[in-house]
Amino acid sequence: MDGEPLLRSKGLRVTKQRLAVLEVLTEGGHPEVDEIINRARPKVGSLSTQAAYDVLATLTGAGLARRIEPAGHNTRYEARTGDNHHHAVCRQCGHVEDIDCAVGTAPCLHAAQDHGYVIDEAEVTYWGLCGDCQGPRG
Amino acid sequence: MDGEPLLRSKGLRVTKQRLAVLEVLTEGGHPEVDEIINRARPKVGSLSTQAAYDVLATLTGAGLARRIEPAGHNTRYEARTGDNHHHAVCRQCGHVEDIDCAVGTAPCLHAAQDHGYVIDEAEVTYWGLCGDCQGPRG
DNA sequence: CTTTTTGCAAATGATTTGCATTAAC
DNA sequence: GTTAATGCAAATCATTTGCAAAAAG
Repeated sequence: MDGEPLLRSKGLRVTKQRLAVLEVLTEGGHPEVDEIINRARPKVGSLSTQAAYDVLATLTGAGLARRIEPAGHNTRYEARTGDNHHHAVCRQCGHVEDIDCAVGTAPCLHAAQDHGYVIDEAEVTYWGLCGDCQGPRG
Repeated sequence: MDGEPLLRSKGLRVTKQRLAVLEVLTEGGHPEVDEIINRARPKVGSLSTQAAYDVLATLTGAGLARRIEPAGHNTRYEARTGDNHHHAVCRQCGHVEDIDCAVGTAPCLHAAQDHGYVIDEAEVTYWGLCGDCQGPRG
């Protein structure tokens, strides 16, 4: 439980719910909200759906979590922030894997045109099928 | 109205609704479903929400339209398919602009690791603020 | 004439909102 | 003691589903 100093460093109050959610996220993976709730609830005893959403929004706002919304699949969250890494998403089951930046430090970070946009992030999503979904029957 | 041969070439039935939606899409931009309906309805007289969703699903399935789902914003559609181009999305208003591939033909198409995934597409989304949303007041 | 598409209504499901209670500072 | 976070219920909103009527081939 070293989430406490993390929360304090961001000026956030330390609650059981926040610690539990943070712990689930730091265990790795890219869980959906549902999964986060199911895994965090036993750690804390009581965690309402709305509290979970609130905690996730707070953590995301503080930069302690990152929200991933693969088109056509449920929202997921991850604890790995700060570095510019990308994601591989399974078209079938929606499973997400981390992918380090493809070509060095800032390959895709610069758009060919900007159309007046001020770009602050380049998000790369690799679409395909994960190992489990490549079976003979799809 | 040259959407007719397009539909026929895909083996799809030609209906007023499909022609109207196709016409809206070929006018350019990246309209939301709502906007598509509002712009297509006067062209055809009658177009229900559900018919529009059905038409869009059909067109997308046939490869005549492409679905864009920027995280946190409504689904949009575009007629430009086939080429591997990317998108700039405004964090504030959700406006989408086309961006040609950043570094040649297939720069980001190869992931550094694949984790057992069979990747078939690399989607690049540039996040930032569009010209209209950069004003002094945000 | 047969099959597909449209239109309508109702259902779905993730997420948000409002407010009283509770816990953190 | 104050302020912020939690829990509960109800609301929201884009999208989907089921079925009868209409149109396309």
